[in-house]
Amino acid sequence: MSTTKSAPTPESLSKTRLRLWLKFLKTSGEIEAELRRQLRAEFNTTLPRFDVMAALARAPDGLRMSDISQRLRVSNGNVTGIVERLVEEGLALRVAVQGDRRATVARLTSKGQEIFAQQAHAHESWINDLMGGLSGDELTSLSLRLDALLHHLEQE
Amino acid sequence: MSTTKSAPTPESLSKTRLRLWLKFLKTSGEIEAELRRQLRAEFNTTLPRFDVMAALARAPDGLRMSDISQRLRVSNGNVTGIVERLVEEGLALRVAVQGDRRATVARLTSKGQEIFAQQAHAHESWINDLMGGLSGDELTSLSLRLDALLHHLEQE
DNA sequence: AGTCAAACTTTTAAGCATAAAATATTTAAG
DNA sequence: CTTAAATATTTTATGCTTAAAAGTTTGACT
Repeated sequence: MSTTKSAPTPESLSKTRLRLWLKFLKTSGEIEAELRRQLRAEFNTTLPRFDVMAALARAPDGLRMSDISQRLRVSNGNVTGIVERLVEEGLALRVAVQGDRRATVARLTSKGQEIFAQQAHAHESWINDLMGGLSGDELTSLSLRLDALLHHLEQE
Repeated sequence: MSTTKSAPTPESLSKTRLRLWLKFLKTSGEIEAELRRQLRAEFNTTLPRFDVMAALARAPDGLRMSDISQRLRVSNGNVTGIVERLVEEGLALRVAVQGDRRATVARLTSKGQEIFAQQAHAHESWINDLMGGLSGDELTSLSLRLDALLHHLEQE
């Protein structure tokens, strides 16, 4: 008798994909939840605020509100509120744009820069711990699978 | 000269893990966003409502509010609102619990059962499409990496 | 019975998220 | 030069999310 496996049926493949998606979601959800907990516990901040600060940290001259929303892929109105809170906390400023009075640029304050540097360092360290279950080769393997998924998602 | 690679430094491994996490997050985010779009477009509903209905569909006699929040790992107050909207839409009912007037059980109506069956079928099909970038072997490979991550996350 | 802690749920306050409407400004067309 | 369209942002309405407070009800122990 041959050792060749019969091909999986489309039905079982579909169920396998469903189970895998649920596992995928569980994994990303747990890592993300832990990052949120740490940001709250160590810096009394949130993931959305961290994400906006990360975008601003890469742009020393600041970003327009619409640039932030494009980079983070969130709505314009959403960014308004998050930047508002960063400004209240003294981490960011709004600056008028010369020559276009419709636009506003948000920039980190020097306090914002300092605090973000600490957060970014801690963030990398937390992720290093959380993803510590994978060796270098396993990281590569996982990365390739994600590339395949992302590539397929772009095909639409 | 030997072809042996030198071991990656801890620093580069940390950066690799960070990049991988960002890719991981991008992948799950894009899949989830597409599922939300489809639920809205095809059934005018949301992922939280779908998740609650999925929990109720597995429990023909209904679930207590606290059971739902435990299974979905969301807060109690959160479930209150979601069930409220399901009831308004005629998809679920609240039933008093005999012998404990503190508790309430939520159950799907027959309309809720019918609609959920359609949604669940479509949901599996969307995921089958979205994850179509992976073959059977790749699914297995990805699953193993997720197991390693989840196992490591539990070690804390 | 009376009291008090535990259990179950809802309410409240704050933040994040979207889509759609409203506001203000700029640019282009006539 | 005026008007219309396009652009940039904020506001509004709605929903999801949490933690913490508040409201009942239950159960156990005097």
